[in-house]
Amino acid sequence: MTDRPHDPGRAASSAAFSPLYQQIKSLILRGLDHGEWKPGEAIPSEFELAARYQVSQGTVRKAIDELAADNLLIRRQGKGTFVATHNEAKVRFRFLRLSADDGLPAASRSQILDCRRLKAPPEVAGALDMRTGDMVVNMRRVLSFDAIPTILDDIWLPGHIFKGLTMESLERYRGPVYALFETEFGVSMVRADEKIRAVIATSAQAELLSVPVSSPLLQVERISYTYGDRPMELRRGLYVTERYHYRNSLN
Amino acid sequence: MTDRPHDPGRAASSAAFSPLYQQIKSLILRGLDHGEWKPGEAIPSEFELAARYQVSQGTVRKAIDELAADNLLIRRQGKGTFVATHNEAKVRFRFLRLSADDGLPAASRSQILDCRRLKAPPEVAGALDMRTGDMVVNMRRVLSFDAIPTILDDIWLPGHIFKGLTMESLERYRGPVYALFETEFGVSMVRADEKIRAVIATSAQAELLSVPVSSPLLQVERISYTYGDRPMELRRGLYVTERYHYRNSLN
DNA sequence: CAGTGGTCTAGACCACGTG
DNA sequence: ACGTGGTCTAGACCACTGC
Repeated sequence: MTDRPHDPGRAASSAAFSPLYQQIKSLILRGLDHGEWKPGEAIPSEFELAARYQVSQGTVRKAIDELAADNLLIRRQGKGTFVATHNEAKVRFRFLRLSADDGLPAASRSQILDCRRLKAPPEVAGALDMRTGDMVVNMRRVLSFDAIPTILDDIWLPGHIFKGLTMESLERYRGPVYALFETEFGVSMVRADEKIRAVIATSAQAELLSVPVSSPLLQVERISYTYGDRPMELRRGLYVTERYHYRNSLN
Repeated sequence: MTDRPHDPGRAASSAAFSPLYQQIKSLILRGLDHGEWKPGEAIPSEFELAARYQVSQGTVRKAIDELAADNLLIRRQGKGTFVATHNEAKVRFRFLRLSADDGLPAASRSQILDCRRLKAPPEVAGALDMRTGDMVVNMRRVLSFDAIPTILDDIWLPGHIFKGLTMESLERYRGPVYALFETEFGVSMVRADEKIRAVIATSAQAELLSVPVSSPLLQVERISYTYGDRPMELRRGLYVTERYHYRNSLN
């Protein structure tokens, strides 16, 4: 078996030129997608990969550089290169951009409101690349920081992938749900797009978040993607931004 | 004159090891800060810089790679490497993350409300690394998209740097204010941090934005930095998010 | 001490843009 | 045809980690 990538643009000029390291990147990406290396595990060393793919170590290096820049891999000098995971304290806030105004860390607690299986409404189906009526899991929860309700989440997941997800398993699990998705369902969230607006709390929302009706809330609509840009989660969060703010950096 | 960076860690082991390419990066950064190359202009070729700094072209390359990743430089194959600017159509939305829900581009128009020089309130001074009472410029404006008022901006700038900034010069200028800052005052904004909340429109704000009192607004507080992480602008924007949303990508 | 990623170099060749 | 950045290689050496 030869894994060697073919060689466009080296012999004859080609219409679609793709650098070798991009092809290597795709191969590694495929390995990640197929679960060849699990989140938190080390991938083979650069020299091993170079031998496997029949390219120089420098070329593998450049491929890994890009995957590390995308946060799919984590390099650790002297130790190896590891598959990114949501299971580490360091990256707990990779997808949660809410910070306390005073900067102090807070104890967080999650209260699951419900977790049901139902047919996807059109809007949800569209976001998840499914058909209207396909099975989806819908869960809602309230996240509290220092015992103050702060986030009301409404989460939609493809039913055929998140099969055993129940209220009990959610309540049992300690840690971010993205870590649970990884370990229980083999789904790694790799990237997400968000649309943010200011809205007014309905009475139901206000009650769940212990704020006055018509309080302003930050609405964060998120679509999370796994490898290959496949949407795996639609989430609508409502954030109380009295003592917390959504932080962002522009480059 | 020798620009050659010194060489820690090559001869004897050193406490603070800094790779050669990082030192080159700093040297290029200093050149940018000192205005050796202006926004939009090309910097010398990799080989020229390699000769100037007495290192290999590959090392210069790696330094430029990082500066390009930070959006300080823009590489253009076959043409050269250019200093990033806010003056190009392509990057007009680098710092403006508001998008129309329907995705259609809109004609934008800016109405300047006022532009005054006054003594910095404590909060403003703190954000701009100045002393309370130092001179600052304060301008306010309304941005409209397709003739619909959408953003109310309140902008604070260090007075000793933005000397000739007046309401007339602002009104005369076509294009983003960041482009004006570059061309008129030599200040390049390179990075920004934002804190985002949901708030309720005061009657004054509501009137300026033509929305009902107590409408929900997205409050975006931004500190913009020039080279060397020096804060140069404090801006509080209020966004109407009825037909527009703030978009963000998480990695 | 061995193995990993990180740096640096030198040289060959390719793709792109411009004359 | 030339100069720019982009790719690929091979080899030497350094820094960090863990046995």
